Amino acid sequence: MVNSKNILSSVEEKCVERGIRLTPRRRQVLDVLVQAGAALSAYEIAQRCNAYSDSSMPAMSVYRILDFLQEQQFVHRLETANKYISCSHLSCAHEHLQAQFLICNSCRRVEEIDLSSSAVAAMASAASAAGFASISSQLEVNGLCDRCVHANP
Amino acid sequence: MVNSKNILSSVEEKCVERGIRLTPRRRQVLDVLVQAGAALSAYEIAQRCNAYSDSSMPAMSVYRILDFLQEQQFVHRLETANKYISCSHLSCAHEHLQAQFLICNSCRRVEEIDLSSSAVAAMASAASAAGFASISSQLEVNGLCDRCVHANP
DNA sequence: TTGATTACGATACACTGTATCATTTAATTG
DNA sequence: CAATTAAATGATACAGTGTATCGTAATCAA
Repeated sequence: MVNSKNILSSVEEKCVERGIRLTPRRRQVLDVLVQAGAALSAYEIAQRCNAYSDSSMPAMSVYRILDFLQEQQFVHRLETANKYISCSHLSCAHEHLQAQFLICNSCRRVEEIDLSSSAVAAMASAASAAGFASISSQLEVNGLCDRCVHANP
Repeated sequence: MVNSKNILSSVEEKCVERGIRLTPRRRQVLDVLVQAGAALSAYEIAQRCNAYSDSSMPAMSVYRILDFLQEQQFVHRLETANKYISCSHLSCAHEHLQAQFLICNSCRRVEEIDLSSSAVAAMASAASAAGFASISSQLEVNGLCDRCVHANP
């Protein structure tokens, strides 16, 4: 069980610093993602918000709130999966300009990693050679995690 | 203008070798993609098929045909863009087990590149350290191409 | 030729996301 | 504090992407 209380209060501090509002709705969406500890679709988030609460959380609100949370780098959107996941550095003080994800094609587990700077540089160099000036700070790599490989040899 | 005739006859040979059928419908879809020289959505493909032809190409058929073309590695699906693009090695004799794409976030141009083996190895190593046994043979990297950077400084 | 497999047509529907406008809540200013 | 503005939320509709399913037609193998 994740201690989401500490994480959320850390996020709250950041919001105060930045002069932005972590409203109850936004807090609820972020809490669901932190507690889940996994990537969820927007509609799954809405379902979980509504599961243990009287107030209704329409999917459209989830999308708007996710937009906000992404701008603030509290949440990442996994483009290849159409899902959202809380940043693994919510409690960290320093900035995280890069985000790399490993996504298991079998169990859909997601790990946020820090790719070596040499690997990033190698990709940037290959991109440059192909006529691309810059590459995104977010990288998604699909694969198979150890568990799934051992389970399905 | 792409010489799709040569490319398609090369694909036809491969189909004969593999004992599979390149039906007129499949050929039409692949031709549209080769001629486009860009990534298209399934519905865009259907539109182009119907534009210059009396026969109707429903979107569902496009999806089925794309499944087939992907299995045969004639076409790649860009997960981050929900689009499809013809393999840049259709006329090559040898196998292409890896596919890496650069996608421009501004103009949506797509370049299929061959990433250096060291970069791939670096990523595989980072994945291994994070509990991932293998990584996908396809990698999509978003960024900005030179043209767009120069156009919008 | 017959039977089985493969490909295709057609309809319905689920999921993801956006557009739009009204309403409410919070912050700012006089 | 009241009035104004800005920000956040509710609510409806709809567009785009993709799947499920079932029936029909074409092709292949015996």
